[in-house]
Amino acid sequence: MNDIPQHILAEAQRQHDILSRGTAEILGGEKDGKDGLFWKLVKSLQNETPLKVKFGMDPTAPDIHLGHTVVLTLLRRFQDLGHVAMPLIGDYTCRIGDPSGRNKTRPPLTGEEIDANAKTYFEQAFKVLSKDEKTLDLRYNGEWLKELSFADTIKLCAQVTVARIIEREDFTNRLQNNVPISMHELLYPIMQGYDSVAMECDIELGGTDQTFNCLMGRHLMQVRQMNPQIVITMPLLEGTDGVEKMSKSKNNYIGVHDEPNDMFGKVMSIPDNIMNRYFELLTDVPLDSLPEHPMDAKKMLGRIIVERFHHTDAAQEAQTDFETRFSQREVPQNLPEKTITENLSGILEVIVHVGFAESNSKARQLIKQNAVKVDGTTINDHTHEFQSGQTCVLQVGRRQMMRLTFA
RNA sequence: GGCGGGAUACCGAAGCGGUCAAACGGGACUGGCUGUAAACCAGUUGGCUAUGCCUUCGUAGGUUCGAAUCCUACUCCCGCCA
Repeated sequence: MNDIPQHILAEAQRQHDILSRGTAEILGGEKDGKDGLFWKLVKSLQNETPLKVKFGMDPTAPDIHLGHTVVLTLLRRFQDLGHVAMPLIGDYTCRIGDPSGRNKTRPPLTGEEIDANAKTYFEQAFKVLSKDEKTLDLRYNGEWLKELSFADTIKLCAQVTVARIIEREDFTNRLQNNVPISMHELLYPIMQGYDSVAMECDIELGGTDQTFNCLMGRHLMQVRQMNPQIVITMPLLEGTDGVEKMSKSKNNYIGVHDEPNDMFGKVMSIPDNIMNRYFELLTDVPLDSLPEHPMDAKKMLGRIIVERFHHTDAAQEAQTDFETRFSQREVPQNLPEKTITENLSGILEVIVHVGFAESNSKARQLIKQNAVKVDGTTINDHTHEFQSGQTCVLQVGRRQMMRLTFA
């Protein structure tokens, strides 16, 4: 450590501070009381060569949510410091079906599905990542995996022991619970590890659920006497319920596709106690500079997130909409408008027609529950009729509002 | 290949001949309260031209005055043994 110039150590430490924000674990390469990331940065500065940072993405589910963007956010931080982001599309691996579904074997996807998924995935991922060519090197693992012969594959397998593979928590559980594991699933971590060999990357990023797979890459690099990658894992983000991990099936997610108002509202609905985590993992705002009042902080968080996935104006509009709608309980500007040309006048049919309820029965229930208002007046009568030529604001609950004109 | 267990509404799970549109929990929705689409409290949660009527308990038949509940066949899941 003594023969390294002071300014390099200082710069490495500065970058390290930025990059280690919110990380779960930094694995491998620890030395002299400093972690592997620090030493990778020192090496990079000494050689004046940017670090190559791998992040594997599976185009199995095309729609990504904020949970997925946690790692992307870290990757972006690397880009902002001049390092090279190497997003890797597992086009080859997901043709095979991977085991990360915890207990179920995933069905393999067709070529077209993968291409379509990858495309939408990119559109969404690049709302976080920079497209600057100097800091981006996008790869597909079919590039090298399809070149492997069966003999190559066998040799590769010889470099990993069975004990090592099945120590992975997921496999252990499945063995214990008599859930079937197919041979090909055992190869999955090896393939993913081989990606790191082929890409010669310095660092691999992943969620904590990917720790095992990422470390396999490090192992295979070590076997080949390569300079092995270090692994940085990010925690899995809690969903809007504040308890479970964010996931589509739990319906506690904020999708990067969500409309501005929706996105802002969902952010406002997260419990206060996980707000700091959102700031830490999704933004670069220093945690000691947050507004004191939790509501102000949450609004700030909402703006930052809406801004990232939409634009600045949308963020402000979403906030204003939220404030009129929920804080002041008033009807906001910019309501969606609709003209009813069909021959409808009964309130039940109209509510169903505009999509505020699934059936007349549901609409009837909503009226009974005082959820329906016309021009701010609660409607208690389910036989209420609209007049033709009438224009009015129809509210169902606090979220669904529309300006209607009857032809 | 042999032997057992199971399939119930959005999900999990009771029910095992009538009082079942189907307990209970979760979720979702609505209302109250609130800085909040948080928490908490209360209500709703198959459909309809609605104090009644129609459809639903894996699929198709059958027994019965009457079936989610009994019988038969089929489909699919799961466990144990080989």
